Amino acid sequence: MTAFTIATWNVNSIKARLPRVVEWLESAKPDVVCLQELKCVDENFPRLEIEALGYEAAVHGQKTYNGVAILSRHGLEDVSARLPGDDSDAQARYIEATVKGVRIASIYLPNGNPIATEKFTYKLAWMERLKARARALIQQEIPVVLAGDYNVIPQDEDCYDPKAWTKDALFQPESRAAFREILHLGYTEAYRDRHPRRQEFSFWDYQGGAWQKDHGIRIDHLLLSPQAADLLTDAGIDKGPRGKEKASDHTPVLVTLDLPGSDDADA
DNA sequence: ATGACTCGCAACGCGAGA
Repeated sequence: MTAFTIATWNVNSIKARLPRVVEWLESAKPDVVCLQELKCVDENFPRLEIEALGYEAAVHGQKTYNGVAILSRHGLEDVSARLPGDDSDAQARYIEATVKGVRIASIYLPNGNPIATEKFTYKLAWMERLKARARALIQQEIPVVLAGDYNVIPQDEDCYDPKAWTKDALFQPESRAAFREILHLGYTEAYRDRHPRRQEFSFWDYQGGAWQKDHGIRIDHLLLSPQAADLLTDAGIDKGPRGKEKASDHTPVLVTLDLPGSDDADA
């Protein structure tokens, strides 16, 4: 059996964050990393710097906003960008690829604020499309990992102060119900499955000393199909990167799967 | 509280993020 780690990290600009990303890849050495909020077009993605660390990159970028990627130390097969269901949607928020037989998606789910606007409508519509895609993937009966910034606080305990978030799109009952609908298809949210009572966060606002006070929320998740959940041995949040200079406001969340097969990672 | 962040853009403030 082979330990296989998959991480998700909203980097808030790959250009601004490149030194942080490089040092983290060198130390954590994850097998696969799903990135969000690249904030650059494909041509400006720092492909050479990433490849120098032994990673292949599948990139779906956009100028200024959004942008997602999947990095892999073991190749990338059947890369597919864009979430099906709305050809008019030009926002770069979704990419899929297969690594070692695991179908992996990097997801940047819309924020949805303010809630009384079309932004929240777009968020919920996007979640409907994600649910449809999640259903199609689960019907394939293969290991699937849907990793990314969901912009959803699943439960009160995933927030330092629920009262402060009651008017926020990330905390709305509709957002949380849509997230649960995806889980109810048969997906396992890896961190909460492994740590039913632990309170840790994956995002801390830049403002108001939120990081220093641990005023965070948990919105970055990895959802596992039954065949992936069968392989799950660990899940965690690496708070290290959030404490560095020039940090992203998000920190990496990881899972470890025990893949069947050779111990030789590249065999 | 006279405070309170970070990014890209082509800008010399603004929109967006969460």
